Amino acid sequence: MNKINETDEKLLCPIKYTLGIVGGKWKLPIICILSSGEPYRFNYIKKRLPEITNMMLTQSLKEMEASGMVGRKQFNEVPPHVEYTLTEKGKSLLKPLESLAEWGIENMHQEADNLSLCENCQAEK
Amino acid sequence: MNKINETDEKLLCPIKYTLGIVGGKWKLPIICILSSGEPYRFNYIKKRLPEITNMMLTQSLKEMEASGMVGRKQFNEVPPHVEYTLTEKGKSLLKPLESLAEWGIENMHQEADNLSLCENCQAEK
DNA sequence: CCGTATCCAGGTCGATACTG
DNA sequence: CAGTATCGACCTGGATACGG
Repeated sequence: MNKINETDEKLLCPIKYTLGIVGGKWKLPIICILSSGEPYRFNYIKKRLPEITNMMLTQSLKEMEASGMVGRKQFNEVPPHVEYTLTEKGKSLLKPLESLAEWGIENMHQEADNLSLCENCQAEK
Repeated sequence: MNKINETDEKLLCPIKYTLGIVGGKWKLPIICILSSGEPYRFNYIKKRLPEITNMMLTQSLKEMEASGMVGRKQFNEVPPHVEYTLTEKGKSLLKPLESLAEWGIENMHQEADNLSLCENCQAEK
């Protein structure tokens, strides 16, 4: 028996909490960029996500800061200088995300052309 | 170093594939119900999800059938009798989901009142 | 450089009514 | 019992322009 079976909907809530943390279009890509552990500047992240607007990046980072996933360090210089990093809480989410990725890798290749979903990544067939 | 760091965005795609499978408002609740491994009828699932409409349940089950997560068995009787079960692929997703749940349990209690999110589950404080 | 404000389009989801 | 059809509300995200 598995845990979800044992407690049924009682596990729904933590899963939804977790998925809420990475919800929205841009949080997961940002986490992947920050997963190196290095601090990165606003505009660096923006360059790595060419399609994102300032507004969406600001909003995503702000929400991830609020949920404790991302740390924000502001240097009081001109021009402004702000760095974002994954917090320990943020890093601890990488492991669960990896198990999602492993499942995806094992299952997405079974159907013919799911790889067409991957416009924005370089994963090989 | 972790895998996400090693391959960066290359893991984004499988994660998004996986999250796409359980995306939408109702697929995760349905998976939790079906996680027992038992086959359940349309109206049974509907009773377990009092807020869902026929249309959303039909649509969710259909999409999960298309993605290979759910099996549909139709008995040709009157009145109609249809049973839904998790496929092997569906069951194999439970483990990764459990690791999301574990992370959620460890982290959602840190902030004061995240439990207020749990209107629909009976998780204790 | 790092944001904010405003407005708008598209998609998801729900309400309601109906059917084999 | 197990669906379908139609319509509309809401909400997320994008475009654009501006500010400290």
